[in-house]
Amino acid sequence: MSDHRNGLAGSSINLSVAIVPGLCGGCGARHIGLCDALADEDLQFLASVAKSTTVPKGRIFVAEGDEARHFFNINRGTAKLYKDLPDGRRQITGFVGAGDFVGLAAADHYAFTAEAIDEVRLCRFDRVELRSVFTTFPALERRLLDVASHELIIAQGQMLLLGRKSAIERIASFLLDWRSSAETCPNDVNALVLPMTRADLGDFLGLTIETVSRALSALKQRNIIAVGKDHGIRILDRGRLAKFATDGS
Amino acid sequence: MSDHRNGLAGSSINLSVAIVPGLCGGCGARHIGLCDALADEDLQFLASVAKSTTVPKGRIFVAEGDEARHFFNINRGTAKLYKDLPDGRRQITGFVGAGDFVGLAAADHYAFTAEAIDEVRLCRFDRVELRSVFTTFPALERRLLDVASHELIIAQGQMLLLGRKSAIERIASFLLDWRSSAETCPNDVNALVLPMTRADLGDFLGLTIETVSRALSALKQRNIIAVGKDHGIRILDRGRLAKFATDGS
DNA sequence: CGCATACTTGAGCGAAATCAAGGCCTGTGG
DNA sequence: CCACAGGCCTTGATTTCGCTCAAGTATGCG
Repeated sequence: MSDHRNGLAGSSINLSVAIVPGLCGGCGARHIGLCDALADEDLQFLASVAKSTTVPKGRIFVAEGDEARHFFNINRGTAKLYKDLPDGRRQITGFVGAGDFVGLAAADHYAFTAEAIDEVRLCRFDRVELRSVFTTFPALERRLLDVASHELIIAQGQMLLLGRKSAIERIASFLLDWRSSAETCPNDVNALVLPMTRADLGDFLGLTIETVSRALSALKQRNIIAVGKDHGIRILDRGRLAKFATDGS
Repeated sequence: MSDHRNGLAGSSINLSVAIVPGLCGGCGARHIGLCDALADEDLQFLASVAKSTTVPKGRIFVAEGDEARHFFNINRGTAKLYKDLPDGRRQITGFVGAGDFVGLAAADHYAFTAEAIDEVRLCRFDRVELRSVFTTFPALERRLLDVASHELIIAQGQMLLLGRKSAIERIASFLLDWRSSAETCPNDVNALVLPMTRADLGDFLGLTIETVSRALSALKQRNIIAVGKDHGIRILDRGRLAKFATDGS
């Protein structure tokens, strides 16, 4: 794993930009890159078919309904994936960060929209080209199947949250699931950076911004979390937070 | 494994039972079997590593948290997949029928429980064995990745439903999504057979049984659907039902 | 400084949950 | 045969959690 990463030192600049290993090798399931599955030579080849891009904050880089030509691997920053109803209601189906893939949940056309929450650096693959790469590097396909399986597990957990949990349970569950921001403080699992707005949080958890705000305030008042002004949240009592995530108290 | 019991002659018989092609080749995305991806010889080999079983109504054949040793392909009947909270609340993440797979959303341990709604005939694979089969038949892995992608799309749609739709919108959406029962009347897309109870429906749609019942009654009263006593429902006005699925009226 | 955006907090309302009662089957046993 | 029990479902009455509407605060930016 780390061998692969070290091996990148000698290869092209494009590679290190294009194919991000999980920033925290052992820290969380969401930090899944392509590196783990491939040897150095394979990575170099893969990098040659990828195109690295920067997406500014707020920019939509995948639109629901568009022909699904590309497949992405996030390098830096955070994006939100969502589906909209005609009247404006929105459901964010997930947030993706460094190492995550965008485009697995697509048939001929994208079934979701992807929008950058902050500046996003990503790597773009041609889906058809990627398919042909599979035959050369079966390990890559294996990897993607594993990633897809993992995303299905996450999705099922989110269904449980959306279908059956109360507002405070949803907030608590989210805070527990949200990876500690690798960029700022990888070692302190209790320091969270939430790059998204309250509106995004509500659209992800099936709540309104007011309810999100109230639930956070409730947890703050009980000294379970501390809320900073800079999108930062600190978990003060993980045990009680975990209790809120399922019991609701 | 089943090699000894079935032998060569049996394998072709076993095949038709074990590996179900989509019952309606062109009719719906949920009728995805393994056949489409493989040639006859490959299927015969695959059948030799599979074990066909009958699961009685109400029997749990996958338990959340158990070590994920097997992978299933449903042959006949319907099963529900769900997650529970400690206090008894339940979220059904999906119903699976003929041609569907069970076990994609699993890491080392199953992340869900699977229970037969009626008598289920299924085909069981050893996950480790299946992995080794991938190297021999890459098309199979390709197939599973496609299936997983498709399930992710479905899952995201369900998140939108659970997070943002009203009760009547959920019911209407469900009725439109529910495949026409292939076993009874493959040609009449408006005749639905719902093998599950109202409680299951509620657990799938994030509602109580009372709300499910009321929503169905509301649609019945407007002559949009007809509700039979034998788990049968007929869609009378698909256009208005579709309007209810998004607009709520 | 004014204005915009993001967030918080309060008051009242409403959709769905909860509580409660009754109807309709099917199976079982007298 | 009827009587009765237990699912399963429907319908009504009441409650509640989260939504809507509204006001106010904080922050940032031209």
